[in-house]
Amino acid sequence: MTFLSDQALKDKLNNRGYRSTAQRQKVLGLFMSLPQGEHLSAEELHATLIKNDLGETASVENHISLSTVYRTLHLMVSIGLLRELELAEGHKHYELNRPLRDHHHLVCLNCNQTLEFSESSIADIGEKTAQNAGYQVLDCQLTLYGICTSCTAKNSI
Amino acid sequence: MTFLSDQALKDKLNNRGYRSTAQRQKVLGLFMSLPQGEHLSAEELHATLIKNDLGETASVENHISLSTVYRTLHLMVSIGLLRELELAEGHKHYELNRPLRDHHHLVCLNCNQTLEFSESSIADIGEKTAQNAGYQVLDCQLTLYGICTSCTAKNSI
DNA sequence: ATGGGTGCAAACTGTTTGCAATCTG
DNA sequence: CAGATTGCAAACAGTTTGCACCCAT
Repeated sequence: MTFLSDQALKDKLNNRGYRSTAQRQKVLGLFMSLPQGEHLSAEELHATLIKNDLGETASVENHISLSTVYRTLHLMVSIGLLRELELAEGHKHYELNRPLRDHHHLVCLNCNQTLEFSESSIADIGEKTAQNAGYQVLDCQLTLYGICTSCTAKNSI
Repeated sequence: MTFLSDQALKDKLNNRGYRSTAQRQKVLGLFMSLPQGEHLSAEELHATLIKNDLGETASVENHISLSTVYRTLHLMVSIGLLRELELAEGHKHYELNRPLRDHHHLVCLNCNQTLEFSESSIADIGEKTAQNAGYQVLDCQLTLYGICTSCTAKNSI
């Protein structure tokens, strides 16, 4: 899933007893318009949505609330539309859960710099493992934690 | 590292300009006494430490504060003694960072059940990737998110 | 028309921080 | 001794929740 029409989203939601709403469409739409590899926190998402709305309609009324943002993120993660990333401290980040999940992260524990890398073999391992356990996989993440070159050099820590 | 004496811990800390304290020894000691695969949140760790102290000395004074627990956990993660797990919502969990990092997690997004599994090939992939990026790896985690058998059956969500 | 979804504001939870006192090297 | 570390309590940030209203089905 790299592109999903509003109608397709609606079907996906309705099939599970959920409803399609303007807010949910906007959230997914924004994620779909994001460049590959870009991820947002709940608050960044919220801020962006509001900014967009202001641009389009000059109305101050088109707000989506932060609570709804959180509720929507959870919903979409549980349906497999989004993936939740736990990178550096605190802020969780979200991104589209693309079909080929060969997109993982390398995080510096000292400065929080985050690098992305791909490794197609991981998805297979994940799929196989989950199958053995009877799980239906929605996401598969390999995260490496360490100290980056410049932090090692700076001998900080 | 499956066992580390107080002296070894002290050296490890001193080498980096940190100091060895009773609190740090207790924290690491507790993790070393934990059965393989067991992990604790900061608050569980804190509660356990206090309970242990009470048992041993009947003194109510042997408390380690929650702040210190947090500070110690961060320190030990950054040194590579512990690994931080982000499993279900909120609570982060910690466990000893054993040399063979072939110990990963499978989490149900619905009921939060967590399964562990090993897959030795992952560590190699991680090591190789980190090396390319010039990182010094401290931890390597593959986490699979999905829906477990019983949740799928219950058709909840 | 039903019951799922939303917004708001208030409540929470886990985590962090300033500071004075205390210990380690 | 100097400087790292601690405990305490207060502050925070991000996230969740109750409730009344609204809207998709």
